[in-house]
Amino acid sequence: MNLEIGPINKSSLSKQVADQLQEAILEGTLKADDRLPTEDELAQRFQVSRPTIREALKRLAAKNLIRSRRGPTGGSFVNHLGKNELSEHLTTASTLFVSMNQVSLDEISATRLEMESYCFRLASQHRTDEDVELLKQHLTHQKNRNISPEEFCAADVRFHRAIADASHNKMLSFIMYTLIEALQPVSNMIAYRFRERDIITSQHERIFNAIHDQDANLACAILAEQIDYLQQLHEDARASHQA
Amino acid sequence: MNLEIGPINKSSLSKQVADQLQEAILEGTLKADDRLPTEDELAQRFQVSRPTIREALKRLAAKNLIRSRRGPTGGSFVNHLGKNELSEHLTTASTLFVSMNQVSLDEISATRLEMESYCFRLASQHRTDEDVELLKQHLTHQKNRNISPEEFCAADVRFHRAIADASHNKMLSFIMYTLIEALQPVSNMIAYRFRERDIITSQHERIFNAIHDQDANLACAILAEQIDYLQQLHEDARASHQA
DNA sequence: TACGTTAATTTGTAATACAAATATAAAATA
DNA sequence: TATTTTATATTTGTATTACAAATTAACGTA
Repeated sequence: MNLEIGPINKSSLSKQVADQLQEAILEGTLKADDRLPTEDELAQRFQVSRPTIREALKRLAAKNLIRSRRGPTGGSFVNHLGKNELSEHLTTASTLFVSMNQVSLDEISATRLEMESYCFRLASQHRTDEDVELLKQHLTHQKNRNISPEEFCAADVRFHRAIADASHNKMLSFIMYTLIEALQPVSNMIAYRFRERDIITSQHERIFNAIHDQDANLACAILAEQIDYLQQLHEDARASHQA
Repeated sequence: MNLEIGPINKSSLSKQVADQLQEAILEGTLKADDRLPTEDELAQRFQVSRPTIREALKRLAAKNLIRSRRGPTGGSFVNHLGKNELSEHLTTASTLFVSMNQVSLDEISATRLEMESYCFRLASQHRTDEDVELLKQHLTHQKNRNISPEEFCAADVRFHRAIADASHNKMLSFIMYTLIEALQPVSNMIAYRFRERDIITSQHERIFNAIHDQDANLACAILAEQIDYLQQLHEDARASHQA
């Protein structure tokens, strides 16, 4: 005779606590930089033990919703979640998706061509002087042959993100961050040779000039060229890998 | 005299453990449905206590990377992360971003028009009979006036996702899921009135027919119409809210 | 006033015990 | 013998307690 009536608490306590706190953050009851009660207080309020509270907090920390500090002024604080703060999410989600779902380079390339072209059109229209300046800086850094492959990739990401930001459409920019992350494996491929690096950066320079001159069509054409080039490289690598 | 040399372990133990396990999952050492060692074993291997291991596991659970079950055959198992499994991430990330960064409806609408139009073009080309059948089901369900507002929204999400999937570009589909989530507030707005619901569903029906007939241009035109309509509704709501 | 020391607060980690769920094997019953 | 029930072992879930580490604030001293 199972007479349990009402909503049965099937999930674990730590998850229930985490969900309630997340709800509070989402609906604005807990605002950015607000300090949560101490773990002991939370334990009392929710009527659970401190380890349970901690597991709940770690769940939120994994989602980058909160941060923790020790000491008298310490505690758990709500994070302000902008594009950059949320990007870690997207990074892992995007990377996982690409690596676990056999997404072909063709699919990624086609999506990129479509979306980044749209960015170029918007960026050509709406770019400010600050946008141009920022792009210039990233480009200059990427041109430097002394930086490591990892740093080259990071600079590449920054360049593409800056273009997305230059569209001045926050939603588009946010989504582009996901896509840019998916392209990292390809970027990794070319980061180790100066020849390929130079070709990419020179293409970036031409794209930069086109956007600076507000010539979206030209920028898109160069993008198509770059994507073709990357796919060719990928094809070659695959061929030589078989041999 | 702080002589600590080498990479300093700044982050907490539970985070370090979580990162190592995540790395193993990401690089394929731990594959989908693999069972992790028991918490006691993990505690011994990492030379930390069981609560620490548990905090690490909860971090991964929050990211939906693992699931846990009790009992003899229980333990923690690696999740297979497809679009649907990762969607919870995107849901929260996207919802948070929209709610915390003052993304305007204009920005969302413009992005949606561009990207969903691309989906329509691809879907018109590549749709299979199964795609059509699935869309038909979702549409039929959404037309039913007896379903609750919540169920209406859910059906709306399914319909748009199905169209994205019909593009047969997994990368695009994945990204679209993020965007569809961002549209939920708007969808919520219209879910409570039959008049608005009927208008939306009739537009969906026309879009469905257009894709069925492989007429991408028509589908895109109806989409533009729908987006205009939603923006108009939003504008009206804002105006009456001021008064 | 300036500076070092101490104390208080809060998270981080550990150890241990027990509860709850669940599958497997054993035992009792028809 | 077949089937159901019962015990039992395993593993996660939760609670309790204690202490370590970090960090700030207050205090005392030169």
